[in-house]
Amino acid sequence: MAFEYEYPRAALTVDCVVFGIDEGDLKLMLIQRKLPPFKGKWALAGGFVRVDETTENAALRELEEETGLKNVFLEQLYTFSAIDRDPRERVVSVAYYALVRLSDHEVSAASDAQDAAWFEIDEHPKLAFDHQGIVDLAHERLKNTLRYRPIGFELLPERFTLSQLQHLYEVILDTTLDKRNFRRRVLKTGLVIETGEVQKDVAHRAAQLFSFDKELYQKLKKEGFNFEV
Amino acid sequence: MAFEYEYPRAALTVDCVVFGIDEGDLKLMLIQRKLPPFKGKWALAGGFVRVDETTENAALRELEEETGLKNVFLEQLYTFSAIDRDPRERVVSVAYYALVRLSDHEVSAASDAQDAAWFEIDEHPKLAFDHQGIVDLAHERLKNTLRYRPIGFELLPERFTLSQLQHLYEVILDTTLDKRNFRRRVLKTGLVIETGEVQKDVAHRAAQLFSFDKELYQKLKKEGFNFEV
DNA sequence: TAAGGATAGTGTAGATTATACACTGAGTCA
DNA sequence: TGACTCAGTGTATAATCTACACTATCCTTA
Repeated sequence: MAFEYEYPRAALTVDCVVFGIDEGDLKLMLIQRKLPPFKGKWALAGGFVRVDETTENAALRELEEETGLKNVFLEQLYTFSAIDRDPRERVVSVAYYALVRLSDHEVSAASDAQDAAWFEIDEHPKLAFDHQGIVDLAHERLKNTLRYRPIGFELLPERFTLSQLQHLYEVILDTTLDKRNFRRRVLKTGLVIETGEVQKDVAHRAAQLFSFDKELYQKLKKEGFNFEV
Repeated sequence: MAFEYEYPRAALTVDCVVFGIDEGDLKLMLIQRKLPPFKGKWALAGGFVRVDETTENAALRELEEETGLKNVFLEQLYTFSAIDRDPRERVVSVAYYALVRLSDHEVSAASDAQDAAWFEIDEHPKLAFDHQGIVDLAHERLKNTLRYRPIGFELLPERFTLSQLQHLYEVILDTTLDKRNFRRRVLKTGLVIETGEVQKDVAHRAAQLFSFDKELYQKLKKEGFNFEV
């Protein structure tokens, strides 16, 4: 069944704000555009949505095509629809954001992108389109989400030290935290478990390695994370 | 400048979940569809986005056309893109939600809608398309937002009693609250101010009427509402 | 006009949680 | 072996949350 008359169609795209953590530093994945407009400029990974895929699938597909990133957990951020946000014609874009461990994700430019690379969150080239606004909103959302949910765990290596976790929080929230209070609160959630192992090859006292209780995480997720870290 | 080749175009719509408060009861605005598909069924107000308007403007326009509601504060909820969510063809929809005072908003069916009316939030007809899912998500979002921000004030008459405000919170959160603790917390925010007036024509002791400090609200809004009510 | 019904309005004690704060321990390296 | 680096730990105070029950005021109606 088709429409009785033709409605206007919008060009629909997706954009992906991918945050990465590298030893506790917050990075941002960008691609260099191979085609006009903004050819050669850095931008968010993304592209057009096909008629036989959801926006989320489009985001996953574009992310893999342009950066090589796979199996990324994407969360929908916002839909941008300013009339002149694309110089070519009217383009509406659904933005997603994601958090990945940098160590798990080597990146490789492909297809539509000349290059793909990680940048420091506060020190990256000027972005094409309205992408800076999208990044800012994603960063805000990330901060707010971190305050209410234990998302930090998804960003660290399988085994991590509590100092690494704290550093992660400090970087994302752009603040400093009290070490004792932080540890107390984190341990109280029960989401981190001692592995009995310690760091190796560090030039100081080796810290204990913890891992993340994924089962408990899933359980708490269902209940809506009614606590803070 | 046009695209070098034709990208697929998606039919893009908006849907509006409008919550209303009537003496502290939470209602939902629905329209009865005049056209197929789902002709005669109840659904969210909404419709197609034109190429010369943002999704937000489309939502405002459709809301006014279909229900007569004007000057509503809409907040973007989520973009739905399941492939078969519309039986006609691929339609992506950007959903918005809003909160209005029922007393301010008489509704009137118009144009695309046969009828428009308020329903109890937990007692409304089966909805067309995937609209029930949209309503559920909006209700969840509403609850979460209420926990972190003083949105309740926008929903009551200019002058309201603290019991009305509490009732509102209880209805939205679907819980009961302790009267003394609630009052203490609300007053501590400084967002409600005594008007010196009291209720009239009530069959019991008249309650004091409060109003809402809009200036302070704007100020706190800029700072990100780092408190709870 | 007195009694009853309805909602308004108020305080406190105890438990829990948040915050501020500084030193010792263990390992590496020169 | 001394210096450096980060790991790891406890407590006291303040702030906040929670649970809880009675009196006050106004209207209604018998």
